[in-house]
Amino acid sequence: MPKQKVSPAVVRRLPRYFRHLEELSLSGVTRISSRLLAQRLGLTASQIRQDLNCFGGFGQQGYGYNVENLRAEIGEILGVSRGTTAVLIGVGNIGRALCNNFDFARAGVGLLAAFDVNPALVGQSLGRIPLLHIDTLDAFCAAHRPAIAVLTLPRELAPQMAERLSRLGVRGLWNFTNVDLHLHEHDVQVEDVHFADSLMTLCYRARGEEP
Amino acid sequence: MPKQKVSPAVVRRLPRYFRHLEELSLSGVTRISSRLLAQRLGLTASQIRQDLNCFGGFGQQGYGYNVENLRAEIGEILGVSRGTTAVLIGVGNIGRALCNNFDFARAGVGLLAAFDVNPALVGQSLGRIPLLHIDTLDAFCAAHRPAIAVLTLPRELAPQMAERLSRLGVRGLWNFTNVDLHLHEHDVQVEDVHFADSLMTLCYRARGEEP
DNA sequence: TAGATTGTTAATCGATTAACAATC
DNA sequence: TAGATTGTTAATCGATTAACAATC
Repeated sequence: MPKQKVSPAVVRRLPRYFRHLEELSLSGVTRISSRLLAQRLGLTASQIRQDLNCFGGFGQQGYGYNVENLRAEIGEILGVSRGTTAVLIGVGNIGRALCNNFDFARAGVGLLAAFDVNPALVGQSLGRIPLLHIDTLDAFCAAHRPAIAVLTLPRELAPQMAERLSRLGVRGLWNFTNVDLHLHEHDVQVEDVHFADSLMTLCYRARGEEP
Repeated sequence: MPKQKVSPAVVRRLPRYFRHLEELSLSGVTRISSRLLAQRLGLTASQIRQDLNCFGGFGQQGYGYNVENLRAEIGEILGVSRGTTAVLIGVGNIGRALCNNFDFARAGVGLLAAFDVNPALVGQSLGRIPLLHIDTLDAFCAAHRPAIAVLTLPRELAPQMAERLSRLGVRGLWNFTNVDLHLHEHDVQVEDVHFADSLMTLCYRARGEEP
């Protein structure tokens, strides 16, 4: 669908566009200009027009953009209604918290199952998500072909698990372990959620110029 | 301490440098060249030298960098041993999960207390972290002057709470609510952890060029 | 038509990479 | 000394901003 190569910087802004357009749509706004949208997001109007034109001319001169239409277009681009499937590996604290509390569906993702090594956990309830033993992962992936794997297992197990998942056909890894994964050989995308890194970055910036 | 203005891109890489140098140091490596470190992090040697020289010449020609020394320097820059203080606002699922499971100390942050509106929660145990009523927030901040606030409250309450915390002297907001905070007037840094945005970004990238 | 606002090209800015003299 | 590797300057690349003709 993209007219041209879409830069990483643009991709990272797409969910924010989507979110704000959802809000606008819900509050009954039917039309918006790049100038007003920019104001809302803290960007420039120029940048927004530039970004959107990676995918096509969604606006109309003299009018602006139709909010609901633009929301739907960006939703399409992000694939939120495409039903991307996922599995979760490692039902420790963070894994359990995600299963129970994070609304995967809102991001357009269906979490099919969670896996763990601990047989004691298996069968336990995690909201509506079945909890399976890790030994059944290969068969499960062969049958259901999940696109995404959520990595919430202990960090020392992450690299080999990433390898394994990649061989099982997973296309993206949502990485909550505090390691940098390098899947050079494989065509797998990695998205890191590094809490500690994020917090350290904030501390540095918040400290500012003071002694 | 920085010789020059440090770009956001560099700041974002600092925790990764720190983490890898910790690992190297633990595995007994005493010395490393920019070339080898680059290989490890998936960066270029040039970039690493460029980054480090924002802060000073930590290396030595013909030798490279002393791992333990460099680790300590970057730790100093990030302020990990500085004892940054924090409060957490909103003890829902994610707030509780952070209190119980996230190791703030590893990022050099001391979590002083958690706050909630629900009086039923107050007094409940959250690991070692006291759980206080939100009405006591102003007095607490006046007394302890936390540098950072962790925002894990419902999204609709986030903007006004951000304002309030800013007036109470907080310098950084670690924002887990799915709203974009704009504190234009205030000199407050915001670091967003937007799970849904992160996952959508991954889905887009993982989909690649396929239909 | 006149006013508004896009789509798009050109200019600027910032970040990364390459090159190399300095030096351990 | 010879080899290695930094610190730093210059060149390249990418992303943002500005400008404006096209057009609704």
